[in-house]
Formats: sequence, structure tokens, C-alpha cells
Amino acid sequence: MGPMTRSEAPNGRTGRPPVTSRAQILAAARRILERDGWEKLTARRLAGELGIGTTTLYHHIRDREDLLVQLINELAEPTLRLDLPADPRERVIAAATSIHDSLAAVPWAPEILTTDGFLGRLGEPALRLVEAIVSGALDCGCTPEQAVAVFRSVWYYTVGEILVRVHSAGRPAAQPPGDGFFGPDVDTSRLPHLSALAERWEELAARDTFAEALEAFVDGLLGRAARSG
Amino acid sequence: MGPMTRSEAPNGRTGRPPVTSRAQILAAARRILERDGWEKLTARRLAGELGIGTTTLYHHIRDREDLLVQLINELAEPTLRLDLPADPRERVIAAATSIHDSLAAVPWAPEILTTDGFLGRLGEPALRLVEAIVSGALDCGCTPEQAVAVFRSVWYYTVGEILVRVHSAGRPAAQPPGDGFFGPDVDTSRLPHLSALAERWEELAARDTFAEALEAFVDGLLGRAARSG
DNA sequence: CGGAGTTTCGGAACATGTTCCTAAAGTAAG
DNA sequence: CTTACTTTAGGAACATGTTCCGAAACTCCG
Repeated sequence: MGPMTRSEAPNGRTGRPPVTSRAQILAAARRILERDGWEKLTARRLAGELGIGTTTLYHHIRDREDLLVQLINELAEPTLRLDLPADPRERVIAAATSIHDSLAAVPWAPEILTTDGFLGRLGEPALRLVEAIVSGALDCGCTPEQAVAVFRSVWYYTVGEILVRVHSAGRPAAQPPGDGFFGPDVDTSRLPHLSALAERWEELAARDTFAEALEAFVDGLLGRAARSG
Repeated sequence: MGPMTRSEAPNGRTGRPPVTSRAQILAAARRILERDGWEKLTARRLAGELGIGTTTLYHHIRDREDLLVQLINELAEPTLRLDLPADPRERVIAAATSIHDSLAAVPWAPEILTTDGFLGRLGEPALRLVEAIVSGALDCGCTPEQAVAVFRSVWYYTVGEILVRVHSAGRPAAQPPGDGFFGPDVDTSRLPHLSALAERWEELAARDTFAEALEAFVDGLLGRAARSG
């Protein structure tokens, strides 16, 4: 469109010089995050922190989702670097646990985890753990199809655990027991076990069973693969 | 607050008569949903459909989340009614599958699934399936603690699967392979298996492996419980 | 210097969910 | 009828993410 570019930037750059960089925006976002909290990280406030116009942000960052993915990437990267066991099964579990713990430490904006190709948009440390899960599954005798399925299944479980737990965190009771547990017009006589467990539900739902269930899941997946292979 | 209520509604009701009911709002929401699509279901449009003021909605419905939970409840209820197998393991799997399929059929507003105590806010059909999972686990020799853990783990996996798949649905490729799969500056030589699978990733990630992985998960969880008990 | 080209900046505007506060519309007593 | 009380209705306003489009600031070339 328009006239052809006659000189394709011979030496220096052309155009109005930028007053802000993506790195500065990310730094300011981290500053707001730890100073004012997650809920204060808005586009206008972020622009104000940098002394620039609000819409200027959108020339350096596609949208809010883009910003948050970058932030998560920066904040979670150190935690994602760890030594992986040589044993395949242990490697799968260690990698999945590392992904879980790293992302669970960033409890704001959990919906970002479910964006399309989220792990692919992360940096090499995260992909290294994906590689570890896939390679571990392959070393356990999985076919490539099964190995990818193992990763995806473990990823789904991890995402779900984080999302549900984060959303239940602020509240006084996760899955409120007693009065509030059942809806308004529910016949509790048809739910004998739930009724019997109602008083203990809050306590039981608060327990962290991620690691145990993860092992059970991995064993189940790898066992199936070995049996069919 | 003001003078005491002298007469506590002797015969009829008092105050300005309501022009709208919660049921009418839900009906209008469903109408908009199937006529104009999910993205058109906004507070103002919903009020317009009913010919009432926008803020009037908030006297009948706490907030958007409340509306969506009610809607999901209405729409998913028929699917949640099915006969459950007598065999405990099959019962757990059938119940989890039913929950999954019912909620996956309501692909809008997936973030509602992770709200605090979501299943508890649903009606009796959904709770019946929760009861089925817990009772199945108990019948397989689980302790109450383990049974609740089984339910929660399966629920996490189900939620994660739905959320990730829904977010990947609209895009051309789930977890884009090839060029876009890896980030900008990633050393692919350190990711041999991922690189080798890059071309097939899209196809493999699109496969529906929920049922198989669910069985593996349940077997892993129940097997662990039986071994420890 | 001056116009052309190019890149960045940012104010105005829009649609969204939600809250505040006041008016409206009814019943019950005096 | 008038006054008190109660309940619902809804306009105005606010903060949010985001886009449109024109202005600003710089380089290059003649």
C-alpha cells in the first residue's frame, strides 16, 4: 500500500523514536503487581505508572492476555528450572509437579492457563518440561500417540486443579458444606453418602492431594500403554 | 432501619408489584442464546429483550455469574439424567463421563465451572452424579477421605479438559505446531521429541482421549486405594 | 531548508458489568 | 383522602479492555 519504500533503512532506523519498550511495560507491571496487588493491574494504571497514554500500551502489547502470558513466563521461569530424574516414570511426575507448582504460584489470571497453546507460548524452560513428560512416556513404552495423550491428560488435570483451587481460595469454604452445600430444594435422602460427608467435606476438600492423584494418574496411563503395546 | 413493621403481610403482599420474574429473565436469556449467539448475551441486550431497564436485572439476579449458573443448570439438567451401572467402577466412570459431556455441551462461559462450589450450586441431577462417584469409590474399598479425593481429582481433570478444549476450539490449530509451536528463541535441539512430533502435534492434540484417560485415572486412583486399605 | 515517508503516540469513543440513589407504585392504617 | 411504609424500577455514573484515527516526531532525499 502507498508508495514503495525507496530506501529500506540504510543505516539507522526511521520514524518517530519510541518512548517505551515492551521490557519497560513488563517491569512496570511487575512493580504494580507486588506494590498494589493483582487487582490494581489495569491498562490505565499501567500506562500511568509509565507516564504514557493508555492506548500506547497496545502498540507494544497485543492485548491483556499477551501481557499476562509474558508476565507469567517471567515470574515462573526460575521455578521451572530443576534437575529431572533419570527414571522415566519419576521424570514424568517431577516435570508435571514442577509445572503445577510454578503456575500455582501465580494465582492471578488463572484463565490464561487455558488459552490456546499456552505452554507453547511460554519459554524454553516450560517446553523442556513438556519434553520431559513426552520422553518419559516414550521411554515407558508408549507410542507417540500415547505419549502425547499422556501429556495432554496430565496437563488437563494440572490446569483443572489450579483453576478450581484458586477460585476456591478466597472464600471461607471450598465447596461449602452443611447448609450451603446442597441447593435450595434437594432431597438429601437420595444423597446418603454426600449427606454423611457434609460436615467433613470442607476439611477434606481443602486437603492437597495433587501429588498422590498425579502419581495414580501417571501409573494408570503408563500401565494402560504398556498393556496395549 | 425505619419504623418496625407493624403488620407482617396479613393477607396479600405489599410494595410495588414486580414487572419481571427470574424465570422470565432466564427464558429471555435462553432465547437470546439460541437466536443471536453467546457473545450477544449482555446485560443491556437482555434487559432490552424484556423491555425493562438494565439495572432492573440486578434486582432479580445477583450478578452475571449467578445468571450463567442458572442457565447451565437448566440446559444441562436433561443430559445429567441417566441410568447408572451397578458395578462401582463403571458407576464412577459413567457418572464422570455424564458430567463431562453435559458441561462440554455448554461451551460458553467455561470459567463458570471453576467458581467456588459450582457443582453444589447445581441441582439434584448433578449432585446425584457426585454421589455416584463417591459411593462407587467407597464400594471399591476407599476410605471416605480417599473417596472425596477420587471425586475431586476426577472433577479437576474434567474441568481442565473442558476448559482447555473449549479455548482451543475456535482456533485453526490447538497448540499450533511447526513454526508457531515453539516460541521465538527456543533451541529445538534440546527438545528432540517435541521437534520430531511437531508436524503431528496438531492432529494428535485434536484427538478425543477423555474417556480413555478417565478410565486410566480411575483405575489408578482405585488401585492405590485398594492397595493402601 | 522542505517535503515525503515512516513509525510511534494518545485522546476520544464504545461496549461491557455493576453500583448508587431516587422515583414510582402498590398496601395498610388514621 | 392523606400519610406511612414497603417493595420494585431504572437513569446516571464509574471502571474496565479495546479500537479508530489523526497528530507528532523522527530520517531521508533533493
